Amino acid sequence: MSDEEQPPPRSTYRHGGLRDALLEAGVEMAREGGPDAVVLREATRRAGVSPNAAYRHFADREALLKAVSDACLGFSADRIEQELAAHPPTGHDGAFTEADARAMLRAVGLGYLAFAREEPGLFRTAYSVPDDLSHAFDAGKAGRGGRTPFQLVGIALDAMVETGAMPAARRQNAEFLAWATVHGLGMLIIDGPLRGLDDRMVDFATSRLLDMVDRGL
Amino acid sequence: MSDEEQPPPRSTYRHGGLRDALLEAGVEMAREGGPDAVVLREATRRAGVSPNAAYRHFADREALLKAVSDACLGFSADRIEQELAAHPPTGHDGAFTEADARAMLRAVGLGYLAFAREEPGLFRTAYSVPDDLSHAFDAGKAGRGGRTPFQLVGIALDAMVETGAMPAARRQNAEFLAWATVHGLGMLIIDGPLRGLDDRMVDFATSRLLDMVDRGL
DNA sequence: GTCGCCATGTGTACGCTGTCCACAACGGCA
DNA sequence: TGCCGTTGTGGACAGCGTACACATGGCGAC
Repeated sequence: MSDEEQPPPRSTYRHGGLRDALLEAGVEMAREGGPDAVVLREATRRAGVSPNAAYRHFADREALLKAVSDACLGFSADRIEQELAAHPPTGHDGAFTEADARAMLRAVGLGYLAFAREEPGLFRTAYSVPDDLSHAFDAGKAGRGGRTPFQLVGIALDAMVETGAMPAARRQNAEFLAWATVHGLGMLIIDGPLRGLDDRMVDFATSRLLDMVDRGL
Repeated sequence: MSDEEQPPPRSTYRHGGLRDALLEAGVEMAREGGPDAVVLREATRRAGVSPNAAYRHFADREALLKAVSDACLGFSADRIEQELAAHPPTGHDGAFTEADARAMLRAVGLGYLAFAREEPGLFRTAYSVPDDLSHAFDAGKAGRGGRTPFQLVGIALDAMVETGAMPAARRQNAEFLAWATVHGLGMLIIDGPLRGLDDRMVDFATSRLLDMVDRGL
């Protein structure tokens, strides 16, 4: 009868949210197989639409992949914020201690690496699309908290300087060092030589890496 | 023991060195466009051979890419050895000082990052194929000096311990930390947020990163 | 209300890719 | 000498990204 059983029964003509549907399909494919698994035709198939429909919303496959990548950066930010929330400052009424700042920076690193290990496909996709600093703060790359991973590192580093955990003279561009270190370990873990190491060893390497950053920054 | 030489590039039927030709073509494509640019059919085309001929030497495209990737690791090792040679130990009759060991480790990092900047396509290809520790010493990944990048880091770290530049207790798995740090910066430079930074800034970031490793390892 | 516009979707087609199959020629070994 | 395994060829197929022409229908202007 007239009871609509199928959620997308007749995508008659207007889809309504095709762009979002394609993006979501893309994210799902990225989750399963990384950036190379993001296939334009398959995305349209999952959205129940003809292949060319995608071109009304994305210039080409690269544009779709870029959008998926940005979304992945947002997920990464979410995971970092989650880790930050799990390690709240011990101080009262918003006062930060030096230890708090160190814990914050550590939490950022832990969250970053946790994301790499929990969602390797999304992680690889997030950092597979060439980008540069001028777009490091684009809103599209932010998580639900409204901040991009790059910003989160920056915030933690600012706290380090404010509490005296790090000399101010070393603050400039310190994001690069912290980020590079953690990013590198992430890559080595998910498809570099550290692949296949058991969780305990990875945890250990993570811990030692963060120690190194703490000491050497 | 036969002197293998083919004065005319006769492509009558037997090619003679098809496997090598395909590999070389693959490396050239990787140089220009990274791992995604190594295309099996194009490789056969450059070798002047029909597409299917490749399957006599490589199981599939992935196998070709793996071979190219291994070759790239060898080039990476070459570049590191070159940097090592440019920073010879100051000590006499093979005696290493602590400063020599630090210079060695630094040279390894410099060479690694120089390779990333000079040959971004090869660099990305080298580390694009999932691998694990059990193959970190495969002869196919070694450079002309017979050592893989992983081994070179290890040698430098051993020197650090021997000369007292690093406590022996921290030696175990220190490769991972050093490698991850430098690898991460390499990735950020060639297609991460540090892309497009001028050489001076990259040099500066490199220097600070190596300082951090030196201090924090 | 009606009409027309244009954003959004469909259909068809092309060249490219990786890969499977059957077949052909060479060269070393019996 | 004749055979046979190695190495190459040719043809075919499905899947991909994407260009071009066409269809639809919701929305604002009249």
